[in-house]
Amino acid sequence: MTDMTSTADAPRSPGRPRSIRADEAIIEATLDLLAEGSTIEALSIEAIAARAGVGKATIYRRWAGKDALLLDALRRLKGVMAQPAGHSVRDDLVLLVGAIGKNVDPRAAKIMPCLAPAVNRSADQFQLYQNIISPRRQLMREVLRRGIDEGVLRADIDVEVTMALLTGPMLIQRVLQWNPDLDEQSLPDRVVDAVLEGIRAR
Amino acid sequence: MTDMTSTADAPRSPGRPRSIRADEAIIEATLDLLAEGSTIEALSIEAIAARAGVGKATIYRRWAGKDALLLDALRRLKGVMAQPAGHSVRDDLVLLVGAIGKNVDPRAAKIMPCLAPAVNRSADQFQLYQNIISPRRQLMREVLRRGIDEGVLRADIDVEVTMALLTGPMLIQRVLQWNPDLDEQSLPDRVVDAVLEGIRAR
DNA sequence: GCGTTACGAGTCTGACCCGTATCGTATTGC
DNA sequence: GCAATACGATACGGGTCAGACTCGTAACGC
Repeated sequence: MTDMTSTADAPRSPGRPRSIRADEAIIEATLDLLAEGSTIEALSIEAIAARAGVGKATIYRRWAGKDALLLDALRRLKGVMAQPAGHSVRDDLVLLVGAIGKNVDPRAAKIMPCLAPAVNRSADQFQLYQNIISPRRQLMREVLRRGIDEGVLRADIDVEVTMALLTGPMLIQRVLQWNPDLDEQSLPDRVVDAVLEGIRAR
Repeated sequence: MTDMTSTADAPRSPGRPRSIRADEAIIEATLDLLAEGSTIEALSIEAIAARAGVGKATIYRRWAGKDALLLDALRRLKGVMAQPAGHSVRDDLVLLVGAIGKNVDPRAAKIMPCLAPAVNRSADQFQLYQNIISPRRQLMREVLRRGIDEGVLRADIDVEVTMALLTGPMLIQRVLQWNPDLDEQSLPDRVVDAVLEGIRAR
């Protein structure tokens, strides 16, 4: 990956140290512009510099280019994962499903759709994407395993497919607005219950 | 919407008629470039013209701009819908789920992720997107209703959520490669069966 | 104070692109 | 043959941007 802002790993500095405020302002400006509707490639270093109140050189001094900057900015965005309480398997699943595409940072929801093209075109960005979501998948996997151990879920279920079943509907709704008539707020509950019960007559 | 190629609706032509081959070449070049990895906004009229072996004026004579051209090109892409056989509800669902994101045109799979950002930023493109997928949703809805009528599916299921349950996993896998370890080929069967059975112990 | 490095702001070159216009040529109806 | 419209190619002015560079200034260790 690219080097982070060298502010951190500087052992000693002969001259003026780099401004932490500039680092922050650049990252924030990047995320703001993305959240306001700019697409990734419409985003220009010049616009970021102007928004951050920073010279272009200050950006190039820290990052090799737009891609490296974006990588760091998106890393900042991912926020913390939801933590299941561990009481009820159903409630934990509802919590995890509800957290999909809903980061601590409200800008995340606006930015996520922009990443879809990038994920399929750059191996780096695909890796970044997987690094973000794979721990979340793991979290859901553990809840499902717990459910099996506790006997709440059947032992013969396909755990990996079940995770896709829980995640997919929420993701396509939040990212793609797949079905405009589907109420997003109640969706986690409804998805979890539907997956739990199945639809076959019995 | 924008006017289609005026080749069709010309009642009589005083001069030389427009070349149908040029129409075709322009559309094909557009889809090719998108499928090769160009994002929507990185796509330039100049590149399309060069690829199509056509002058820029020939494009501007037909479309007002990139957006209008894209609208027509994507309309061409959507292809025909899968047609369920009507024998077994399960098999019909597997067919419909397997058809998600898998158009007749092999370029479709590459192009689809590019549309995610556009869908959320332009009302026009959102409408185009909905125009393409809503008849497919309707098709799935009818299969589910048929299953209820036939008594294969329970009468109290949430049809809209069930559609999201069937579509979501396939879509995030095909468009986002959500879980690299998930086998895409067997996914339709596994998703449909998981949705049919549910996961709760009983 | 001095060397060093960072700062914001700005300049400059070279791409690339848009959308229009203008070439000479080709294809139609009359 | 002739007007009309199309064609591919190319040139144009206007615009944005990347990156490297230059200012005068500011913040650090020594």
